[in-house]
Amino acid sequence: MSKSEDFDVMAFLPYVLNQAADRLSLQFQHTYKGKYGMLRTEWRVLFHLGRYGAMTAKEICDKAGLHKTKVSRAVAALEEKRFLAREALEHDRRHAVLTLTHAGRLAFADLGHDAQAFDAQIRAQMSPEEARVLETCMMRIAGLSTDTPTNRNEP
Amino acid sequence: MSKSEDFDVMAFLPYVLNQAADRLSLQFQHTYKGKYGMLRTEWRVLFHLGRYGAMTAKEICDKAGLHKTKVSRAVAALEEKRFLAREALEHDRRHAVLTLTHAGRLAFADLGHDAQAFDAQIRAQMSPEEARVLETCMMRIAGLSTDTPTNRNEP
DNA sequence: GCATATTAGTTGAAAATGTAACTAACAACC
DNA sequence: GGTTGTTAGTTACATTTTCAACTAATATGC
Repeated sequence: MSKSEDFDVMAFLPYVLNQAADRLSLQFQHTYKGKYGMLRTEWRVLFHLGRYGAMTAKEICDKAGLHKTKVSRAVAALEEKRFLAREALEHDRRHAVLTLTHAGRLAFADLGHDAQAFDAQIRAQMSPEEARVLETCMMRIAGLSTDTPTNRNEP
Repeated sequence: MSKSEDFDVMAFLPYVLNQAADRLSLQFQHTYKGKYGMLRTEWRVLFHLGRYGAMTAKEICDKAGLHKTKVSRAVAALEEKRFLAREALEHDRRHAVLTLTHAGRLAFADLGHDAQAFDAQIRAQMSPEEARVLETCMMRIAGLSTDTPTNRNEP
């Protein structure tokens, strides 16, 4: 009854989580890829800049949990698309503060709107209680803090 | 208060789900990569064959939600490692039934054991109720059936 | 029986990712 | 003030993934 073989993939949390996450990513990818030809990392970087305001690449790495090479390439691509601009800091020229251009802010507003709609659509498939459990568990597993930061970075 | 900018990444389900899934995948990757030099897809294929018995590549694609090229390459790699053997079907030689070798079954038993331990460790971070909610929601989002198939494929 | 369509699976090139080594700017120590 | 260490970010290369075209076997319609 409880041999090793009885362990089911479907009950293996990393597996089901990945399946679910993959599916959602793939679905929403259509939006940012279709509309702006963006890659997933580009979309994430855009989102962070749009949502939390201007910051350096390093800060995005830490906040978004992305590797610096990924961010570096995404920033280069977004700059190419004229969605952001870099500005070297006076006192420390290793850092470059990244700011969204007007076009970047428009894209963020547009995609942010879509993201919200997409999120709502997923949440519609579950009870508020389920959504709450999901959020706290995911945050816990992902190792993210649970507090909801509001305009922490925009003075 | 409810401008578009107030939408937080942390509350964006696809985002937190991906963060959580990525983290778990990365952690468990150490096990199968370290022990057997396997890739994620190889581990999944091994798991499906070990858990559900012999089947064709196509069946693995459908069941695991993987693309055929990925499976094709994983199967080739596992064959190279002598973890599985192919056998063309008599009546339709397009299909090849994949069966784990003895070494393959050993690897599956070993990794299956580790997977179970890993799963238990994650579940220890949440209540049984939370785990239940997580499972049903993930299955729903992933579009998997919720019934628990037991030895469906092994007569 | 023969042309055409389907299906299982493979292969090759292009895109993306991960790893590691690198550059440039600053800090700190002496 | 020069050597050493650290940090932000980039680049180069290897590995993986994706996409599209391909082969081989079978099924279908005439």
